[in-house]
Amino acid sequence: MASDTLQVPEVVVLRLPLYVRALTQMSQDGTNVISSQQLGARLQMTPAQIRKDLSYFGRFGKQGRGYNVQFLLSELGQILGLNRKWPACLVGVGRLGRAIINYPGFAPEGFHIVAAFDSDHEQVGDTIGGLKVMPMAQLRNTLEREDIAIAIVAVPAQEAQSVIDDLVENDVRGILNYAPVAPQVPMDVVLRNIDPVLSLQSMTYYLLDEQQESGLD
Amino acid sequence: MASDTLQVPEVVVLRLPLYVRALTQMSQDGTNVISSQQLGARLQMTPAQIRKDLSYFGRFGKQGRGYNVQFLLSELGQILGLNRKWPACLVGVGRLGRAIINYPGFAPEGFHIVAAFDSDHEQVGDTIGGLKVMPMAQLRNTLEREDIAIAIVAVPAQEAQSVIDDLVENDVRGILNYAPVAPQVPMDVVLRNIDPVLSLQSMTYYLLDEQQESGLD
DNA sequence: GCAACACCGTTATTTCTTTCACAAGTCGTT
DNA sequence: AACGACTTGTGAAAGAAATAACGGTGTTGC
Repeated sequence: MASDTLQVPEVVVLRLPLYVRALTQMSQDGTNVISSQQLGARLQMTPAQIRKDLSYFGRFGKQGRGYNVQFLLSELGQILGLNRKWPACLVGVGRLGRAIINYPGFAPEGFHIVAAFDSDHEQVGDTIGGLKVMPMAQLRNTLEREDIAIAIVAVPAQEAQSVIDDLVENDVRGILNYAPVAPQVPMDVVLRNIDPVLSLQSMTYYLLDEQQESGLD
Repeated sequence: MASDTLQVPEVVVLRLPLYVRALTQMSQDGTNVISSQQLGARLQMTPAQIRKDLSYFGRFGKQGRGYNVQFLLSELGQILGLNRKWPACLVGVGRLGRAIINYPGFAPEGFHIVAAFDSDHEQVGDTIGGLKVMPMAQLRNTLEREDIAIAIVAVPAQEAQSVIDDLVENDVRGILNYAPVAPQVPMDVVLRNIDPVLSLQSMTYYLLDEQQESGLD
């Protein structure tokens, strides 16, 4: 049952954090029990999908009643590994990197940026948000010493792939990439891209419609 | 053929900007022609998928030869509406909002932040990145005057939904939401969420595996 | 100019996701 | 203790998406 892990569809894993967030809020609102129906209404999805998703991991509900919010939260936290701290490093301390270091949303969720690197020697030695910026050469030592599995990449597009290669070389296992590129990584490295421009560029497709209707062709 | 628009699967639309980006780079590298094979290799997808995706919009390639990079770029730009300027407004000028205003990646792609709002009266009147921060009350006037269809939301989680309701009320048609919530919007409003924490939380699921194998239970 | 090859566009097939539908279990009420 | 109102977990059905397969067309080298 624990080794079923790899056959859970990725779409399902991507939705779990959504459940966690909604449940967390319900928990804070004092809700003790919730049905797939209610949760679905909150997240705009069908109750069936929620039940199916959860069923990949076990049986967490009670027929006729629903899910105990606390219990489900703790189970999902277990499944996703949210019940522990995840030290992470940041590469690239330009404008974006600095904003990321100072972003207060990571730490409460267990993601702590404990080291910062930059390939630009101008930046090395600076202290940002309490972190001393280190040269890339110190990557290996630091990752090992601090037990860092996650790297956040905030370097210019041209440098991203080589920085990521470097990280992979040094056994980073997950990468959150802010650079506007689609980097290549080995299959055993988990890559997540944050790319607002891509989001906007697909958004505009839908914004066009109505305008064209009233003017073109 | 122009009214087929609505039956293009959303996944396909989401991939088009990826193609645009890869093609742009190839164009800069001096490549004139590219096959679905090559493009697929570059983006880690099958050639078939690329051809299929493009076929929703027309016939852009040449048998035996491939796609003319310039031509395909311009066609995709047309389809996505990237060949025009998209004025946008920002709501929320806290740390995150300020970082967004100063992010240099939007403008080159045609997304210009031309107005900034904040509900906190402390912030109103400040000038950030050349923009004077306005109160929410000026939303309606400004959106109309500047012909703004896109809003970027960078307010605290608790305020996000009400700010977004406000924006929708004022006929914003696309929203790029940075707040860590899953807001509800009417079907005719396009919503894109940027949420690095969710990305990390789904990432950790895959990072757990190997560690558990060598130690737990 | 012809043979050998390359590649697109599209139809067919397979795989992946979502939704449906229902047996089985829970709870509160009478 | 029995009924009715709910809700889960799941196998089966439907729907969507990705991949494979291939006819047809253009290209290249000789």
